Amino acid sequence: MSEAIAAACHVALDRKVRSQLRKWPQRPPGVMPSLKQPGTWLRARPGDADSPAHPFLKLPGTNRLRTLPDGLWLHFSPSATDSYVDILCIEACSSLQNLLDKRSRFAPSTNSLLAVCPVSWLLTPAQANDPTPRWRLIRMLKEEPIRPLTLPVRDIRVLFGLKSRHYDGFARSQVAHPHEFFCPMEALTAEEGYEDPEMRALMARAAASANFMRLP
DNA sequence: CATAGTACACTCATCACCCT
DNA sequence: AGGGTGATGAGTGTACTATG
Repeated sequence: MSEAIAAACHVALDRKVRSQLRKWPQRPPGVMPSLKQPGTWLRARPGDADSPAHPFLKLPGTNRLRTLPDGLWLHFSPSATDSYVDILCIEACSSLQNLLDKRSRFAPSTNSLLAVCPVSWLLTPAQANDPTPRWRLIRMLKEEPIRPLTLPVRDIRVLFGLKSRHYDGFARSQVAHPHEFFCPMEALTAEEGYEDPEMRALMARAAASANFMRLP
């Protein structure tokens, strides 16, 4: 019985994180426009229930082992001749196994990670009050797409949400990689968590321009 | 174009070992 | 001795594919 309750809690926690992230803006909170990222930010995950196909991450040449993050933001480059995306992922890890799995998926590597945007996602509007389809917001596309848009990933930043017990232990003894950021799970399940100053500051440090003393 | 089937990603459950 | 950690195997919901 207690196992069933624990399982229900995990499901509820995951669902709660996604339902909150669904309210987050199209641009990651705290991330400001910059010389490093002059293109368009769009929230790719979690998506609305009525649009089934959402962007995902994959490796070239395979349609298996795709990565479907809990939260995924895409920054599209403005140029049609130099197209790429920067990605910001949020992973809610309710177990240590989950953390290890997700951490390894986003580990730095020399092969090419790809972000795939389904056609149906590109054709639908990003916001309910604006009928503009997403592909028109992405300046690299000049015509309505008829096939999925597959882009190389230039930069990866990941925010891991950990349960407080895991977070405390991890924060005390572990060293994060430069692209890794960590927060307690409560920061992801909170109402209007994207307005939290600490969260905005954390995301600002995750921006691609944060590593430079000054930008021209 | 709609429906059913299939493959897969994600999560959960259980067991063994190690450190405190 | 107990709690925590690490490893392995199974279940479930979702998304894609094939067929009519």
